[in-house]
Amino acid sequence: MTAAKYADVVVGTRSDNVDNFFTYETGGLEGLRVGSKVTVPFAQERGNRDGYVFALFDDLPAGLEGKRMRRISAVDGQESLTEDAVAVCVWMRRRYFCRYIDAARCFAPAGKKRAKVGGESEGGRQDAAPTNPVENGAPVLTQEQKAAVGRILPALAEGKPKVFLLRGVTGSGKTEVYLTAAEEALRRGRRVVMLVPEISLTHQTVARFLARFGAARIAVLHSGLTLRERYDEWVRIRSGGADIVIGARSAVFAPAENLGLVLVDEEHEGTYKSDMSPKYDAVEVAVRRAQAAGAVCVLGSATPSVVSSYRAEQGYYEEITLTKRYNTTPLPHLTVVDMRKELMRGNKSIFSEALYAAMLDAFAARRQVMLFLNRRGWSSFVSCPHCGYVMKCAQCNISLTYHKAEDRAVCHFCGASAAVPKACPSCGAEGLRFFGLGTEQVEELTRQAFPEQKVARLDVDAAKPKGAAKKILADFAAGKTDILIGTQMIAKGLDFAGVSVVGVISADITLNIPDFKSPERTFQLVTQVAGRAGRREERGSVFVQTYVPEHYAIEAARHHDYEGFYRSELFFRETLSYPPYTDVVQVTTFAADEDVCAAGAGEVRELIFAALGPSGLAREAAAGMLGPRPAPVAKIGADYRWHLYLKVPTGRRRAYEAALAEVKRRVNTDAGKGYRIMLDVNPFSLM
DNA sequence: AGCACGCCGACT
DNA sequence: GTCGGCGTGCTC
Repeated sequence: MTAAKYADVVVGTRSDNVDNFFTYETGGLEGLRVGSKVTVPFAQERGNRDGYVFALFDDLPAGLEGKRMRRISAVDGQESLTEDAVAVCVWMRRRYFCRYIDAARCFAPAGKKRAKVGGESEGGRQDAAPTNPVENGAPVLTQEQKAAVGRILPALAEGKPKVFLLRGVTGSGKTEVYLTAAEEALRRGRRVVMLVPEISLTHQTVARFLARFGAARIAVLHSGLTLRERYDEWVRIRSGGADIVIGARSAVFAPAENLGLVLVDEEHEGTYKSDMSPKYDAVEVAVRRAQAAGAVCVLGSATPSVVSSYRAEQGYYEEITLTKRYNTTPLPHLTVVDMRKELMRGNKSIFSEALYAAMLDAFAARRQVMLFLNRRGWSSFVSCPHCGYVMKCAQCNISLTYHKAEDRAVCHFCGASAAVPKACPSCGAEGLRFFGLGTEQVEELTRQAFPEQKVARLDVDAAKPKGAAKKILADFAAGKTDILIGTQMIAKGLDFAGVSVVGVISADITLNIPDFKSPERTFQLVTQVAGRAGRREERGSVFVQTYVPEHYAIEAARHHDYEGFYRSELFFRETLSYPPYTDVVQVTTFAADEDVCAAGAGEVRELIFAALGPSGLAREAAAGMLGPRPAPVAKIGADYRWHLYLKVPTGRRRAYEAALAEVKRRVNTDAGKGYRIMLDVNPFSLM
């Protein structure tokens, strides 16, 4: 019997207008709890609607006495949310400008309910990964690992929420710390959720969890699951059939009851940001969820995001650092090559003398080489040498990348492509030329420079055929290829024993993207790439080629100096009012009519000022506003889109949140306006 | 007075 | 989103 007489229910509707609690009588329904999925009568409708219980209570609050009170029809015990999820939903609604029900649906099972198929979880792929030596069945921890564990375990014992930022250089043994913490959480009867950037690139980590805890109690949520399997796994986790859940960002919503530990591996990764509405950041959600569940959260990375480090510095997170590589292999020797000097010396190839020589040495010693370039395709732009015309995407106004394999110029933003014309559309001169490097071209030039070596390339294009990526990686791991060329796809988490030389063909590509996160991404990428070299007994060497060797992101990466990078970057973020000092809110206005869209974006700007009130906030908002301007992909489907960016100082978050939520509600529920808006807090990119 | 139409606002 | 209520204004 449910003791409480009334329940606040979030009812599943589609309208932005319906986003509040509706109070129902419980009627003493069996098994009703906060989080319960229920069906309720609603408005004048015949059928029932689904909803979730967000609160239970006995005393009717003021304002509801006279109202007609209806009764919950039924409870669905199987699909109820955990109680901590409900608290997170309330927070998500405010943070991401979504409705209660949208947040609740993040936690709800995906896929369809059907008879159980008895699907077993994927078995352990036993890739060799660096592990601690085992003595008497227990792994031997290093001093640093012991110290880290020594701070995390007491927090688990305390049972109060706490966030750790675990900064550990590549190979310092973060995974062993995760494993030990997970063991302790399980020992205390609590469950574990571990987030990884991409399950397909994390086999080694997953394998170690499977090896340590056995497959039976682990749920690995990967993209290969069918909707039905997904549903079955959800139910299994919900009913306590799994103690450990491992998955990509959406696993943060896993229905693990009695959650005691949330691990976020490679917390700096951009993949934690959702690209679908609600556009949540799984790292933020993980922290909130841990807080709601009284759990410990560990954010791990070799190069934590500037935002997370700042939180640690402010005392919100406790920072733990692992500075020593596990097997005492020194960090690779990192050489920054000034490509301006190479050019002056008459070297026009993509290989600096130093990198070329190191590659020859590596092959002589029967070692392998990895080459990075963060741009796929053949060339970065197609241009007319006579008049300077550059082929651009008609929609996005971005220069097109030439892909030799398809012989087309492709927009990497929207995917549209065009044939390269014989004559320049601007001046009519024949012979458009290809400028800038892409991985396709690096591949060809590498084959020419090293005709004796076997060369493979792995990027989104090469990975397209089913199973191709796996084969390319397997061949490289088996030593069937000598040189692996790729985009950042091959920078993450992959560990090849035979690699002694890593070359970054041009670090400038990421650096030159006009986004405030470019230096951070460059530092992370170079550091990560460096970690690919010499992870075993020998010291590897890394060559970073650039035209701006003096840039602080490159300088810091060269010295493996996270602190130095963080300090410099923080200074710029503060000067320019970017995160962590602000949240950047992207406001997208969209409408079927181009003029309505443009006018709407302007109106939204004014509505925001009005909603912020007559205080100084509106003035401050005006100073921190970029746009409105047409979005890079100005039209998606039938809708035109305009962007507007607002920098929200962290201290004024609440006031802005209220104002923006009000503007969103007003605009999106007024059909007469002819346009709608969408809000994205700290979007992945400002494009 | 009777009725069609469209907008407004509530939905517990 | 969806439906009923109700105000407006036209017609008999």
